[in-house]
Amino acid sequence: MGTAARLESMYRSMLDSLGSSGWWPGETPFEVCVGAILTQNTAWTNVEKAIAALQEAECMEPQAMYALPPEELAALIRSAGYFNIKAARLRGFLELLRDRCDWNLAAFDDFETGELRNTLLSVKGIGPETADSMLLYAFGRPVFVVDAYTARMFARHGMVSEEVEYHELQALFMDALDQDVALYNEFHALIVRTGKDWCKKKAPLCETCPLKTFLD
DNA sequence: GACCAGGCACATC
DNA sequence: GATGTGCATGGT
Repeated sequence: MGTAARLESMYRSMLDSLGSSGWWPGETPFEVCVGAILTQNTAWTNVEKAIAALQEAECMEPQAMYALPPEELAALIRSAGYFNIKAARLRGFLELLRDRCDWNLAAFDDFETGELRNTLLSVKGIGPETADSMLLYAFGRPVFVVDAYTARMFARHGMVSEEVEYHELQALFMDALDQDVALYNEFHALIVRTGKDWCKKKAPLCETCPLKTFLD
């Protein structure tokens, strides 16, 4: 089986097992971006509490959040962990919005995808996965998001080495699949959900993983 | 109490 | 260039 057919089969298997994901949970593109920073190496349940606190404080909006003293912002996002670092990262993202789009995320619609990606990556604390999550889930660009689960899962299924780099794994998907926002959205979501539900074990084989059939 | 969670930057060799 | 470490809360 070729890579494309194999990926499509895995996608179908996961979708049939889990159903569609409805990602990204966020009411606005700005909220999606905030969530992307807050969920770095952090369980989403902890991020939800921080998002609720920001909404309660009426600060889930660029200029309102920017008006917060850094220590108050850190206090609001405490439950998401790494709160001092993440407060600084949010601050950097807000400064980008101030300087590059006059607080209006819709102004980024005029940016070509690669240009927007580089713009996001210029913020300290926004790396490849965070930038790509924003591009796909907030800005609707056809960019495949790679994360730790993706590398773990596809290495375990013998499709890449354990040490595969981010851009290599991303290229594996994007070269094989159509540049389809809805497909990339759901596929990444399914990989994360599958990883959570079935593939936490460090053992080379995960007996109950719905993708195990593709090992052969 | 150990381990993990939808990373990233930085120091050191 | 590769490898190690700090950042921190909350659930299992």
